[in-house]
Amino acid sequence: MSKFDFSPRDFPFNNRNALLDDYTPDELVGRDDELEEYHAALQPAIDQSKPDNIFLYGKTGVGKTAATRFLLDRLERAGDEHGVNIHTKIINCDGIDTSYRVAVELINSFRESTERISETGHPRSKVYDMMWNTFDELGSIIILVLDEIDHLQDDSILYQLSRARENRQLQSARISLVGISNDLSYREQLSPKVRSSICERSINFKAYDAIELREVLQQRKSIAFQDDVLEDDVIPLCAAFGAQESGDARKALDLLLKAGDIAQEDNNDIVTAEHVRRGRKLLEREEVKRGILGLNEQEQILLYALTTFEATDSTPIRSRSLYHRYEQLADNAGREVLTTRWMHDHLDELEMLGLVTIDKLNEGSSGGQYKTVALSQALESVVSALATTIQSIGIHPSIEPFLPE
DNA sequence: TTTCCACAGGAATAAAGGGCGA
DNA sequence: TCGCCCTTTATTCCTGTGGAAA
Repeated sequence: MSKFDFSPRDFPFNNRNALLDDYTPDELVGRDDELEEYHAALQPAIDQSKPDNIFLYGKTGVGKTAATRFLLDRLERAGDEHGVNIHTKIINCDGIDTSYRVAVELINSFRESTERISETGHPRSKVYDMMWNTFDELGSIIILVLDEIDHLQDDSILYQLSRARENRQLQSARISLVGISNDLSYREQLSPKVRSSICERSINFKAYDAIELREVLQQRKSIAFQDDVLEDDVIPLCAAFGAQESGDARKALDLLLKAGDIAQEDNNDIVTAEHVRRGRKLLEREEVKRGILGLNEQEQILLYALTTFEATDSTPIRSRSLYHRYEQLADNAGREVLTTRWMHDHLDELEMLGLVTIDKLNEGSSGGQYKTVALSQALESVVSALATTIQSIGIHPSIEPFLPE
């Protein structure tokens, strides 16, 4: 048998899927208060009445989406049992971030594949009309969940959906909106008319503490792993790392999964704390790499310009100097040189991805206000992830010692 | 207290690309 | 085919910012 043939591996997992993002367990651990409040808010649906619009908020990985999937699944099943027609739809606004796109996505998600419409080309008013018709054809209680609602660039769709009955757009369907956000200040950014509609009920999901994270991990461990394959300190260690990441259960579960994967690749009988530590480093590196590979070429050149300063210990560097280096690199590579305005916007994006740190300084009348930028990830990791870009635009002398062998 | 500096960043606009329907 | 209506991305213009210096 060749080493490249595939055969099922029976260690250490029982059901690896139980640690993946889209898995919904039979019980949600450590979220009793939130579930109780959320359940009460959705209850009117089963009584054939429209639930209030709900706004869920809390940090990443605290169970907002999991709780939503968990309760909507039960609500739909209860609807089937009691003969109540309830439709639900979850849309992630990361990627579907305009009112227009959300409307198109809603239309297409409730239509047969042959009746779907294209993503561009229609007047907005026509898209809304199609959406109301689609909802009225369903003629029931429709619960629409907009996950990562803070990614929406405009709130037109929120206003339209929350006021659809009042504005006589809908005859038979009744819509409840559930907005989910990690951004605690998002509500304040909404226009007052939208805020009052969409935040009829707000539910705060608090961060998991280390004890709650242990319970979550224990529950998934019993499904995902075979008996007695985890060393005693694996779960506490994953929970401690998850608690450090502001109580993020997703991170803790990813770490447990990674530790299991490493043990499997190493053909070890037991998953150990060492596997967890190695997994953590790998996950961090993968996250940096994913972030960088998701950038376009211009952003990668900008980031590369910053690494050339980092390589000579010249950071934090003023944005003006960074722009000059970017200009030089892009020009040498025969690429279009974009403006400083573009750079400012995209530096913010790099900061959001955790790749750079930006500080604002002010030297008053002798120097004015300006930004300084520094790399916030290990230089070698960033250079390694930028390898293709570096190859295509040429190596700057300052980073040569940091190129991977 | 006022002025000054050097951007930072919001708003409006342009350009390019793509689908629809007459 | 062409005009319309969207999208995304970048540019231009211009006001705002806030600490140091006068």
